[in-house]
Amino acid sequence: MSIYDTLNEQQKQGVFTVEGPVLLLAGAGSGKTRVLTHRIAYLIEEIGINPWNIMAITFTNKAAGEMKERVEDLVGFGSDSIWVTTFHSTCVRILRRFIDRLGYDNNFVIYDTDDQKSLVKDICKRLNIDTKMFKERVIMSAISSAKDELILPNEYSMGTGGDYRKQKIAQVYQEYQAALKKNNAVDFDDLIMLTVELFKSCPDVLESYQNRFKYIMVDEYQDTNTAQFELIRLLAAANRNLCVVGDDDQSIYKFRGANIRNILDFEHHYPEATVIRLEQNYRSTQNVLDAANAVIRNNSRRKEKALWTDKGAGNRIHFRPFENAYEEAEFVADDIARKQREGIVEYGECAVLFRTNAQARLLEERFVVEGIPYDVVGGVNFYSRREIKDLLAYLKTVDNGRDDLSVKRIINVPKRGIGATTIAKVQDYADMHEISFFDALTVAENIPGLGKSVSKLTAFVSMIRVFRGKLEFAGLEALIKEILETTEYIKEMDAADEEDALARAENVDELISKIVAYEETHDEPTLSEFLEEVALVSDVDRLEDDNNRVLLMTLHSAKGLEFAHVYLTGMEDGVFPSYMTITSDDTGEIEEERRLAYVGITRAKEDLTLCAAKMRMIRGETQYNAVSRFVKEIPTELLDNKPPMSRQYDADMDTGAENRISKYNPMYNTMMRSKPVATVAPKRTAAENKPFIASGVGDFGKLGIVKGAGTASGGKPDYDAGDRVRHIKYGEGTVIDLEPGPRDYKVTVDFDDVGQKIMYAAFAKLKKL
DNA sequence: TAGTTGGGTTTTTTT
DNA sequence: AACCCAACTA
Repeated sequence: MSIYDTLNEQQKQGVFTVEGPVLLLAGAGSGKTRVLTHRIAYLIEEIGINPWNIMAITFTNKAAGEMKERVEDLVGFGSDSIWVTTFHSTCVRILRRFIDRLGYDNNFVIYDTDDQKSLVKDICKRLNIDTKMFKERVIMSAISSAKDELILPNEYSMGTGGDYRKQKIAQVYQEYQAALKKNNAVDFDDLIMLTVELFKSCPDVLESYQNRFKYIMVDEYQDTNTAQFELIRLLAAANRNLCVVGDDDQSIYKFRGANIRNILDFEHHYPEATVIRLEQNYRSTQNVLDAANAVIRNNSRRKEKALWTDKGAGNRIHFRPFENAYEEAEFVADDIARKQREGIVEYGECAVLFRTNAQARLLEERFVVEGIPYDVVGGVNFYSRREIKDLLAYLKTVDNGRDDLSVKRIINVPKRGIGATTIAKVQDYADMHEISFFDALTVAENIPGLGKSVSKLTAFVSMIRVFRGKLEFAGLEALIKEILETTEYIKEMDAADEEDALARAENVDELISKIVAYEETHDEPTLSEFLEEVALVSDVDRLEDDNNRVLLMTLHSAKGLEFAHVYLTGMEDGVFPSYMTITSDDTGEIEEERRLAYVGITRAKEDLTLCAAKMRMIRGETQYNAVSRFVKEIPTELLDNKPPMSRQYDADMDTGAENRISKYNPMYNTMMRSKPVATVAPKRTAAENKPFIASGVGDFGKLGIVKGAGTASGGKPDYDAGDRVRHIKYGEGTVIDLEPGPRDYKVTVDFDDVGQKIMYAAFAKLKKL
């Protein structure tokens, strides 16, 4: 009995074919991670390859972490020295050693999207480019695409032809790249592009990595862009032991440069490649698979696959249309609560998916009201929050004064009376003398026209110097605490008040915990390394699956995950597929959306529910949308409820786009001004909503346990009517009513800020004041 | 210089 | 609806 016995024939072939290029076409849920991990084990234990010679590349830290863990379980020791990382961290590691060959300092900083934007903005100002006509967004994405395609500024300039806009973008690109270098900074795209550049200009470096990485595996290959393709091609060129795993049907990242041709043309690039198809699905029921297959079949450019399962048909797909998005949210929350109550499924096995992050809000509100534990994945990245970015800017300034952007971000945060004019004068001086902004600050007394501001600037510089000393002699944790104390950052935050000051303070605490955790887990912790780790994490990375909460996330975030019960919400033309893709002339865009639908459907193991709302508020506009074409692509016999075909539901919006109600639509006047009763869904307060108990579910029965809340239910809370309490989200309020329910105490609270809410005591986690 | 207000603007997705 | 930015006021 060996670890390979449990694999099916195709999986075995994938594991045992270790020489030469291999294309593993792995359908959703076909066990590709199992193949990869077993393959690594096989290489080490059966072929005797040194773990040091193996590299496995993924896209997310989470995927890398999981793979590392699973490899560790399979091979006894030696797994530490396998490179299992993401593209971006691989490149950072390489560049940290060799980027000086390209004229950067090895302690470069990594710019995120915000940083890029302010840089582009600066440059536009300098070049007299009107950002009303040339939006930063557009310029940034043009630059990003160029980098994904390995087009350097010079080449870009040459390719502009007579196109005025392109010429302008080329100018900005040129300046932008120069500014990055001057700030000793790189952006996300640079990480890949510069590594390729390094390999091409320094054959000795490339060779050393080729000698090291004799066996290379790439996960989610359908998501690679041209630069990543080239990187892998170079690394694998010497040994050609390259195994790529992917599913062209799950390619959903075209917007960030993913080139689906990379996987479609693999056999063209590597004619000797072995192609293996993993078609047995171990995840979903036949009905779920049939639905997924029925949808994806409508795409033209794809490799035919026939996913099958030996699981039974399972439940039919539920389709639930609603009048508006409120009802949709209510249904999803009620349905999950019901299933949990009846012991059908636990919260942690449910996921609610949607196209855009904005859709989370309504669902979230409803989950709070009903006291269902949930987590929203994604949205604003932890490290993109203002307070975190501020503190990171302090850390970056302490670490590397060459990063002008960070210095400028914090020089007047909290307020020190250093204004725009002063900053401009310092910048002029820095430009003139070709020194960094921070270095200019250190000689502020030489800068003409600053007047009284000089003392403020020198005070700032000495503060940073004190911080540097602190770091050197007392470490990271001491540094961040010193920064917080000296700047009185928290106090300034409170002074600026807002109800989210508390949440921000919590974020700051979380950052401190991360710093402490980092220091504890590393033998030689450095500030630079910490900043680097922090720059490359996403929200999905920190997903923990042991806390039994319903997960709310976008379809993109859900890729690679699976859940027993899945709800796809907002299944409407104009929402999903999105309005942009419907109106685009590029038919490839709708195919990408369809792949996204395929990804969503195939997340479900047992049960899938599709929801649609006839009416929904988007960006402050009420829209009427037809049921998503993707729902209609599913054969009705797989559904328990037909998509409505009646004129009433479909007539005024069958094709969606031209019938949406908007200010730009000729229908706007008649439809909006006359305000048909149903058009404006009033924002309902919790108190107006039916209490959860009355939603027609009947007896809550005997299940006395509130799963996953972590709090025992049934006990009487320590507060009573009339008491003042605090809720983590709603703040302070007065308890109006506390009544025992069949399962748990139901508490009504009148919050000072948000009004009355009814919730279950076990979930509300109210603190008596 | 700092704080406020009003206007204009929102590809959806993220390493 | 929400956010960002520029212009304005104190």
